[in-house]
Amino acid sequence: MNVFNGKNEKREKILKEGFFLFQQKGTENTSIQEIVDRAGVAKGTFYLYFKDKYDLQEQLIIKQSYELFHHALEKLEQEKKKEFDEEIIFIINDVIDELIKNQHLLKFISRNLSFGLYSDRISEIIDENNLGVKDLFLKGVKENNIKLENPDITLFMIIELVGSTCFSVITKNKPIAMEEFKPFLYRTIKKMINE
Amino acid sequence: MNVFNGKNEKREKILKEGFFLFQQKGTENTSIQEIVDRAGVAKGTFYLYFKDKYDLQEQLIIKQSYELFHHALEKLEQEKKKEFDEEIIFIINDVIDELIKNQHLLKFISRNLSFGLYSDRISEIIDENNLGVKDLFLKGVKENNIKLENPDITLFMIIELVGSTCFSVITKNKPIAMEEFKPFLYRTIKKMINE
DNA sequence: ATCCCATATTGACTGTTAGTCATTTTTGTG
DNA sequence: CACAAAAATGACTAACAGTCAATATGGGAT
Repeated sequence: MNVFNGKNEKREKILKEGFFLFQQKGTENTSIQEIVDRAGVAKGTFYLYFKDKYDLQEQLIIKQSYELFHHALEKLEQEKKKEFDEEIIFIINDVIDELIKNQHLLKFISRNLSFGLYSDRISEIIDENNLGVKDLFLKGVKENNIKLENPDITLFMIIELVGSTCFSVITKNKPIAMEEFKPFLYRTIKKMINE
Repeated sequence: MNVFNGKNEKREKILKEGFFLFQQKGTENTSIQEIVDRAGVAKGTFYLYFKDKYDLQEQLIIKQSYELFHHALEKLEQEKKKEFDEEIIFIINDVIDELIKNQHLLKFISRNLSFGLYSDRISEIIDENNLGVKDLFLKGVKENNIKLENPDITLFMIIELVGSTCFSVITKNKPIAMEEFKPFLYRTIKKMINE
């Protein structure tokens, strides 16, 4: 009588419907009851996998952010023929393009590209290696003899600049559209790298 | 029998106690009942002045941000003897120092120095003149013959960079303490201004 | 196939909260 | 003082989060 239920199938359904509702109506305007109704599970099931609504949101952000950067790093690997600063900009550009294509995802995670701006828990998990970019950056600085007084701080500033400006530009089209904004952003990043 | 009640006295009390509770326990963990109990007014009174809890939060953010930048601009006026880029950095430095001194205020508004990162409504109100800094910036660019392809975008990037990095640094001490971070930040801003 | 038990799932229940609105109180004005 | 407009009230309703005793499920042993 029962169709096959993969392990964690109900957890996955909650993640899926939570993402749908959060990006559709915002986290504040979504109730747990709504999520479980759409997912076809009981309310209690929600609390087996998530502490509360914001825990679900955090887990979604971490998962989506990781995938976004992971794909960008994979693409870079296939192209490996760039200058150091072009590599960094390649990653940033890929992530931006992906977010423009997928506005649902953008709305959902854009607040968190800028690592400081979300919960301590997300920061802790994401900061560990800045989604894989930190290794690439520090390795590149060494191998290319880039002169930076403090590479960690430079990377930190680049990430914060990209995260906060892109969120503003993409979601509000202010003061400029993204494609026009890119050259300004990338020029600034190059300046920051070539101290 | 009644002590004198200034006009909007109850609204002011709600603002005051709302600020206290929001910075003490966070907006999510504060109920409207708590606010009105502390303020000594009835629940219905809250809804005379505010749409909901987040409306109160927004009004507080706008008020506090405005005061912060207004004071900084006043201080600059009294000193007027600086280079253009030093003026911009003076404003930023004053705001940062004020936030370090007043961590309650910092916790409360730091998410909103970066204009893109809050509600559309706050953005609309604050963006109008970027808290008084926009006029100063554009006037300075003209008068000092600064060569910028697009001054609005440069200002936009500076504000976003300052807002997001300062929030991360001050609240999380990562990856560096604020006083040590300042030179890096100001050097980057100078580079952005002197394209 | 049947029993058994650990594990997953359920949804009715409780306490809390947001937001409403008919009623009451206060204020300003003639 | 009278009286209307404006401000304030708080009991009420509907909706919600989170709990937990009861139930269902799945898979290993016999």
